[in-house]
Amino acid sequence: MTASILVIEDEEPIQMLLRYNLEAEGHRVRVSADGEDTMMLIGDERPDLILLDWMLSGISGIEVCRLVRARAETRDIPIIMLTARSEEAERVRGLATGADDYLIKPFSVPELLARIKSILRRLNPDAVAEELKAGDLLLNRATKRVMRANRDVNLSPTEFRLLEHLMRNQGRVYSRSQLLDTVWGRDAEVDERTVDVHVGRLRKMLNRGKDIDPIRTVRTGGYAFNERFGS
Amino acid sequence: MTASILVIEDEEPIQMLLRYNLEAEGHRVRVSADGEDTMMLIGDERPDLILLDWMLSGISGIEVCRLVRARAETRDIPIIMLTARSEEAERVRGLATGADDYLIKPFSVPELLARIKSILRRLNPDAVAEELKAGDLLLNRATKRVMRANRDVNLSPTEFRLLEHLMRNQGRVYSRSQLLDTVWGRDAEVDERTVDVHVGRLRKMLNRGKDIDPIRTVRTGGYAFNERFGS
DNA sequence: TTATATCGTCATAAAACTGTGATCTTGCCG
DNA sequence: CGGCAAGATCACAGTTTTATGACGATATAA
Repeated sequence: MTASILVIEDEEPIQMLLRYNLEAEGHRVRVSADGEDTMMLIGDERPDLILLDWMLSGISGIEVCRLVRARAETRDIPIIMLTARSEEAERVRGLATGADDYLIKPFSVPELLARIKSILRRLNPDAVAEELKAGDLLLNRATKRVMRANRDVNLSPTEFRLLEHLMRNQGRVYSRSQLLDTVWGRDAEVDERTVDVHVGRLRKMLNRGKDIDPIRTVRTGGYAFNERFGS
Repeated sequence: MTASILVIEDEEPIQMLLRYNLEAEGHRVRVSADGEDTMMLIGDERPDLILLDWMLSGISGIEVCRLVRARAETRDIPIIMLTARSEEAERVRGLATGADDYLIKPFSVPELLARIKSILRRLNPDAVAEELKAGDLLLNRATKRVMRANRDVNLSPTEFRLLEHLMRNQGRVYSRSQLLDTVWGRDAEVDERTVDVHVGRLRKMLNRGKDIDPIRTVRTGGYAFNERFGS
């Protein structure tokens, strides 16, 4: 299970702790220190889950929560809040504001990982679903097979990961640099044009002949899986 | 009789008790502590039977039961629930939700083993079947023999276990490290490349000459038994 | 003990995949 | 319509991954 997680936390040691453990678990982590950048980071790339420290120096946790919940595109991102023991009362308010779960500091890391797993499973089934479907396209993670209209589609590893990522986030547009981050890996030093080539190869394999193209090019924007594909 | 059994139980002493006795009986045991990992473990390798403690800390037993019954691939895995004497009412609900049998804690181990045997025989004859079949391939667990198109195939112990594991989970792709875990054992300190060599040997024995290869290589992914083999 | 089988590792060959630059095509602006 | 910028496509060389054969070590059977 691999997810994109946004950590909003101003204490650096805890930032490190979280980043280290979440990355070890295979998640992708971005950290925002003061809640100010938060909305920008979210707009930049929609995270699958937000870990939110309740006591921030600048903007308050409750405020972040409200902002996230206010926008339609981010409304259903699950939020786990981290609170100090003394903030018991706050916690209740937090849940009322829309957090999905909470942990009391100091928290146990395995406990945190378990909660994350559970929440992702519950709210973001695509993240763990064995099969991703769209129209006549079917991607199976367990067998690593892709079929289009009951015909086998043989993809290379990179093409498979690329398609998986796009199908998991249907409709969302990803810039070339975002795709390099998620599909190739944070430290990939690869030219952005390479993404074009792989999208091209993926398309060729997917659309043998005259089928409708499920991948949408957004000029200057990037690529997306066409959410209207198959309807 | 050898089956893959998933134990969902949060009390460690009972975990140990179950693991020890079931493994002594020849079964392969995996333990999930809190019910959270359960669905993932099931996806990882379909168990032949689930032993489910009714009182779990996180997700409730009834919930696990429902989840298992909700998915088509897992719907017919038999479930035995473990309840405390006082949970009479729960028991009824459990059976209503789809458990196949129950035991009251504290239970006698021979009794448990007997129930397991009986249930597996009754509900899942395939799981304990002496034979695994696919196309012209036939693997007999009792005699440890493998035949291909009525021809004897002489496999080494490791090759046999490898083939058994892959055939039991047809279609699913296993990474080299997963295969080392399940086929070689959790603590095997063996190079991942060794898996290649054994797959190669297995293939050579299986495909004498020009037969179709039942094992599928998935680049960067691992190996799988080709679920289309024989059709 | 000797003979036989199995196992893990290494070296090398073969195959598949990847990134890049050149070139062609398309869309968009005035 | 012309010109430019962005995207699509192609061929190719380098790299990564897998397949295979050989060997010594260890275990098993006779």
